[in-house]
Amino acid sequence: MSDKPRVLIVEDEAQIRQFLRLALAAEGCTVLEASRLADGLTLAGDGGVDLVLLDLGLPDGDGIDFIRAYRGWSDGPVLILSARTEERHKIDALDAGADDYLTKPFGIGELHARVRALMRRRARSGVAASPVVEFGEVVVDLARRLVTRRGEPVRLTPIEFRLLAMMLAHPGQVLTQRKLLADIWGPSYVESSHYLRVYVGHLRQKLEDDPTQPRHFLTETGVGYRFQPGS
Amino acid sequence: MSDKPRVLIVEDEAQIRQFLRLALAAEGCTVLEASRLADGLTLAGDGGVDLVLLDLGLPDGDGIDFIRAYRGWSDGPVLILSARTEERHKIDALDAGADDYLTKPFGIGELHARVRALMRRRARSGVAASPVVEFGEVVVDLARRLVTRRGEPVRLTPIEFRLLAMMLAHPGQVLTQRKLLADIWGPSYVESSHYLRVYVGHLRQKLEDDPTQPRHFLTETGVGYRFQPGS
DNA sequence: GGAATTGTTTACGACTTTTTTACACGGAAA
DNA sequence: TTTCCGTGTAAAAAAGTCGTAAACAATTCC
Repeated sequence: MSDKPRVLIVEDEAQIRQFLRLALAAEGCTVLEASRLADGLTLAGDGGVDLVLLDLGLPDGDGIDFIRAYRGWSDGPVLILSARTEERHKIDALDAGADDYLTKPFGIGELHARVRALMRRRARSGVAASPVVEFGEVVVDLARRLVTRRGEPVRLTPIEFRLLAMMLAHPGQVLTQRKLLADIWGPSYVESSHYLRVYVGHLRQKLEDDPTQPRHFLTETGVGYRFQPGS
Repeated sequence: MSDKPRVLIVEDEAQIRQFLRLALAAEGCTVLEASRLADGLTLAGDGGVDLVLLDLGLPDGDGIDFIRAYRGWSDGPVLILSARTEERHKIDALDAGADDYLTKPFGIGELHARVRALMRRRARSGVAASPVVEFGEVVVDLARRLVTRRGEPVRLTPIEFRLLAMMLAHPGQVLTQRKLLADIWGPSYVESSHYLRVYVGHLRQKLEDDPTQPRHFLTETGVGYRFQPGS
């Protein structure tokens, strides 16, 4: 099934990006690119990304925040590329959820080998298990970014889909408003809880049988929201 | 379930071995050691090894062969430690099945972080079951923020839940009114013992079989309240 | 450039939670 | 018995939170 692995490159310098693109294309990967963290999150949120190559030294924000946000809805491998050699940076990035940390300058051969190692592990750890989640009359294929209800396809906007993916990744658990806002909109939106009301409303409108009486996207007043699988 | 991860160190220099042993013990790992590849394979073959730290430069054989052999029966993570910095070696080791490659000399902090990253990935394979507290006909999953009584979910407000969590955290102990008030409402509310009567009342109403004859949320007149687990 | 889609913001009614008020109960001491 | 005091319920008022629709801005797509 997983023919061509899809790799997302988040890197601001066009030159390095091209270098990486060519290197990965030679490995037989499909390459997605972003020059800013926000774009990277959006692309990653669109689904179907098997590996993220992330430059930590981006101008528009902290790469650590990217890792944390991404980890909010995905377990996919993340490989850090950075010019920073200090141990502190490596430790912080790895502990935030990165899988490997490569210091610039690096050999293209080593990059290839480390990418292969990560992909191999991904392939082994049951990605084949179940990329499809079902609840009620809804079927969600997170990898293909496909949502259907009673067999009919459902259109979701990027933000709606990310919110859905994040809730589906934590079934039965309460996700606090802070967590959702920080991982979907960014750490500076932690106070803007009205976004959640609007977008949870959208999800209920599109996916619940009776949006007035939600059975899967439940409100925990004063705390956050809970995704209830089943039936 | 997997309390202490078991780590196998394959390294010939006793000094480095000790260094690694101490470093990993500090992380809360159980450490196995081997100074030759053959011994390492035997130990790994005995099972129960969650992570292998392997020095490539051993005198009694090629570490690459070790990896290949190990991969013959195990998918467990392998972290290479080596003095060799040439790219060729890294590529060969990674392609043979290693998951990470760290060049000596390395910082102990980075080693820790990379070990944690590998262990994290291993831990994710299994389904995380959160710890639950039970009493009477009530089951409380603090992590999921889920409370059920006779299988039926019970709705708790934020304050009710905090009060419950606090009492459950100190089973059998008397929690003074001052302590409860200070921790839940804030230090300036230590005199307002009235709140407690109202909210303990709510908990009894929602969780006790007979709210008039509480069996789990007991009053210690003049002092505070006590949570009585069991039955 | 214009149309369609998406994201952001605002406003307001409905609902939930918290706080406050009121009063009844019961044991201990006078 | 009466008078306290700390306690337990109920129900109100107040404060806060949530859901929805709709307008506006930004973006994307043709």
